[in-house]
Amino acid sequence: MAGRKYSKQRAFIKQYLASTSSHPTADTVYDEIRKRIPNISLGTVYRNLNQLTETGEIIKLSCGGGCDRFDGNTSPHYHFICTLCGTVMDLDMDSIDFVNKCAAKHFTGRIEGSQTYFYGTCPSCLFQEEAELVSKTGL
Amino acid sequence: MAGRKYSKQRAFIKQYLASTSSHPTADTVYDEIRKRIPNISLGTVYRNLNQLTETGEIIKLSCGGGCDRFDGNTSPHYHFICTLCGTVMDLDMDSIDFVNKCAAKHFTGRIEGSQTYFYGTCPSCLFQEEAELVSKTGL
DNA sequence: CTAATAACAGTAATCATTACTGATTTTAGA
DNA sequence: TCTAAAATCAGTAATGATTACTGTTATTAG
Repeated sequence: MAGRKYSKQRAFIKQYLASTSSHPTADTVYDEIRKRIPNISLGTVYRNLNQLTETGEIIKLSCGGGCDRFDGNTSPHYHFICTLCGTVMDLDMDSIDFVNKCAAKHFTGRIEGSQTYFYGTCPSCLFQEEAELVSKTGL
Repeated sequence: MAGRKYSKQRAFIKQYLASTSSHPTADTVYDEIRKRIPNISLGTVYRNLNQLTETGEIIKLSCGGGCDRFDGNTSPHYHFICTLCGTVMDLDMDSIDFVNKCAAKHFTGRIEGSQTYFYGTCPSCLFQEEAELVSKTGL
């Protein structure tokens, strides 16, 4: 009845997002899916990414920096964005849902949720930074 | 020496952002400034918004929804976005900076900051919602 | 099996933003 | 104050991400 046709294309996109933790952009998803479905269209990728987002099967990340990213991990978790290389990583941390209560305290509207992005230097860039420091100081 | 020339255009843009709490988009800033400087170019608005952001004189908000918004209030505060009408509002709430420590706990990179956006229904839309409910239930 | 319809590939259009150009302002220093 | 170097400008073209359109194909309820 609820006529939602599940195409091969949508299945592949969902499966790919479930298999990676790299938070790819629409363009990266496109490149990746083309390895399996060479003649898939970029429009199809966008349409399915948006539809999967609407149904809650995947998550869209609008963390600034030009284009959106997508995440197949729908369980509540937080994201870190490296300001040097742009990598998006999952963070292993406890829920900070209670910040919604802080926000609601003096607010006459209704707080339904929040999105927090953390910024800084990722482990890999941090390592590189330290290596360069060592080579400069000569130690 | 530090040759940063402060043009009339930049001054007006900064002043306008300081005078409003409406978190306008680049396009809205453009429309507003044109009332004072009719032949200003949209490119000039973007260039100055970006430069003012770089120097920390204003803040750029990337809260999803297509285009960025700008805020002349540089003191630390939080933002709420109404999922119905899209309005962006300032929230009167205490700092939740300590969430950065939560994030850093099991992370081997360096957390330098975070950005939190709150979502829900704004006071105005909430009021409208309630009014409609009343007219439907007949009370 | 088959008709209704959701989804498709391909392409054109849109929207926000950035880059380029030659002309104009601003400002540091004579 | 005058001047020249450099930042900025207006106007316009280009870019990049995303969405909309079109005629065709694939999926699924009955």
